[in-house]
Amino acid sequence: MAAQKSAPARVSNGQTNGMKRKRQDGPKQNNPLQNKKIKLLESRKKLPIWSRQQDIKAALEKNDVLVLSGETGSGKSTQLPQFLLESKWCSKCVAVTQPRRVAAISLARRVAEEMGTPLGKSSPASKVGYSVRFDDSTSPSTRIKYLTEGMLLQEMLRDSAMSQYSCVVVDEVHERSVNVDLILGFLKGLVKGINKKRKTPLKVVVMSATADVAGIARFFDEPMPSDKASGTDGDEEDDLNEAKINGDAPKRPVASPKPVSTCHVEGRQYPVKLSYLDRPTDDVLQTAFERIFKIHCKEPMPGDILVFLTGQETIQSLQKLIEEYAVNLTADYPKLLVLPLFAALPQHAQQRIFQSAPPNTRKVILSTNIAETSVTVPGVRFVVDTGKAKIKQFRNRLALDSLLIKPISRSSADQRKGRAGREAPGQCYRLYTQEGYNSLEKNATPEILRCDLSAAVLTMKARGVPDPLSFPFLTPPPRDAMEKALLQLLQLSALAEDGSISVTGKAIARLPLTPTLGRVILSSARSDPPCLRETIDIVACLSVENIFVNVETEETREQAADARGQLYRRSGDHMTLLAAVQAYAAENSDRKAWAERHLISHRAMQSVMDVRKQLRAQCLQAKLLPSGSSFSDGDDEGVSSADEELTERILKAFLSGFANNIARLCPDGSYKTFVGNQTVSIHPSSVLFGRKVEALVYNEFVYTNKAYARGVSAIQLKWLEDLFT
DNA sequence: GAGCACTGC
Repeated sequence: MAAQKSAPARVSNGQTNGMKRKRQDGPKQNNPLQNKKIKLLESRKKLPIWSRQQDIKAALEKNDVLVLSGETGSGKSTQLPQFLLESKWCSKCVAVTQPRRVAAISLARRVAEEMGTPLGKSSPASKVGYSVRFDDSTSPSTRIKYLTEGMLLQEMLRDSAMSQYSCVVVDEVHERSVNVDLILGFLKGLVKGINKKRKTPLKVVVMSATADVAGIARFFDEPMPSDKASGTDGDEEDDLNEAKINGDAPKRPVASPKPVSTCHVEGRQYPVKLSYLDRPTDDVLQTAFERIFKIHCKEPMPGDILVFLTGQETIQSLQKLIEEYAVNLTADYPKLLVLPLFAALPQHAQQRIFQSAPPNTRKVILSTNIAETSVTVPGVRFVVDTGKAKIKQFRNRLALDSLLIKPISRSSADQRKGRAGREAPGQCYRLYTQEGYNSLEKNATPEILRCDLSAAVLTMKARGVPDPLSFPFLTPPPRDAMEKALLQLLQLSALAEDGSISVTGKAIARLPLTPTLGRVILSSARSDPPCLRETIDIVACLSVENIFVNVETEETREQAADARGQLYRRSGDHMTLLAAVQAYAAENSDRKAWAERHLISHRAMQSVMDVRKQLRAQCLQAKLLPSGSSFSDGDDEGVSSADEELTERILKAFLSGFANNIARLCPDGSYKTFVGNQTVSIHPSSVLFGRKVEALVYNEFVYTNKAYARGVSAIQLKWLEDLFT
């Protein structure tokens, strides 16, 4: 397995192995696409899912919904969509959703090869395409379309009946992203006939590695929450397993058809030996350190070690420990190469995990959760699992995100273990006890129970769900969290007093932003005079990863301060980001070199420019600019940095979305939030760090070691009077 | 004095 360099994002989780049958369409023996297809067919036939082809087709002939569980290596993501194309009911397109962009792109590439068709928009004859943000590669002849969950939700804004699809395949459901939960709820409504616009039934396949198949099947089987009150449908959960397709033909009463089939496909994994600690450790880093050297000194080469840790800080301190000790290893042992892996690491450093180590060297990859799902590290035969991860949890009473170290779930632990058996039999060392494992939660808390629901609720409203409180959730969020989100949308004027979506709300829902940032965009267009262009630049920065690269040493810190000094603005982070975007955009010769000189992430800046372009196009389309005006590429140097009036206009636009994110300076020198009167500190990454100003607006309120405001600017209290009158 | 992982016509 190798790195996919195609996508603008991180690394790949590409599926390999896979192939397909089928006659050749043409007699051309020298067609390279056809030759490749024939070659790939042999490996496809060896996939565990291959032999289940007829079962799967039969299940969907009979029922509208199939829930399929299949572990790593079963071939489900590549093969199942191809199986469906041959079914009579499948006259239109098959959509396959993925949580990540790289996965959508690499799966589409693979399946196009297997089918012997060109990829996406490269040819009008292409049968396989993909659609991810900033990159739509489909053609009118596309029959299988891999797309991110977010893209499918966006498509549903225009066409809630999903009339271009015969089937929607929802993959990786066990990851339980918010988007997947929303998609499942909408699909349930469609399957239950809520949307009458469809002429033919929509087929739905839900695929998952580990998730509770019976639970998801039951979800589709149960009546809609709104039907429950009226009792229009019976509840016959107990009969569910009758519809299993790997046994006898499903018996089902004619009067109340069971719409759900289930199916399990084995994975293809090498065995992984497990070991636990006898007693819990109180110093997990020390224990990991010892384990790594035991493996290294005892186990034969080859075989790299993958260690799961919680964050950048622990990764770097363990790296230091290992490197210091490894110097003393005698020449009898292979060398050790320590490679950190976390999302904030620059791309070139991440790519090092894909390069083979020098001769007689063992790689030790120290990774966050990124290696659990998003990145497949090749060559790993040993996994060391600390059993912990950092989890973000939204506390809606305080409107505060906490990022805390928590025990992982059993399914996460099993996923981590599986990383040792991708290429050969392996071994997994859990740095906790067997009892510890047994006491873990079975599954991780779904994101929908841990996040700010305002975006999800707005999405529902914009797609015609009148009452989000009765939306069919796989796991319904607490009522007070839903109500808080409704209130927040009301404050943003995204909802009218009666709870219906407003014109403003509809406009916000179309923007690829959180509702608060969307509201800011609209306000900036309406301010007098408008400051939309500048606000887009700032919002684009706030919606991507940090553009300023982290500096670790005293030296680089000073270097960073020097390099970035000319970009810093006294008013705070918002205007500083604007200065950075404008300076970057005005740089016409070598933007990459400019970014490096200023210790700014070029990758992040490229995303900013993509988002900016997208937002500009959408604002033009939504006619947010006065008629006759437009954006042009040459207008980036326009803003004078000392323009206090402009600063005020921009920050007031931000206050319209962030009225709850204000803190004021107290006599004791601390900042307290307006809402909730919580003590909050300016995050050390802010240009306002260490400064005292009368009041602040902040982009994010995050609890890590203490409560921090991130993305901070100084405001005047008197601005608030204008704002709320 | 500090940054789990993703995503958006």
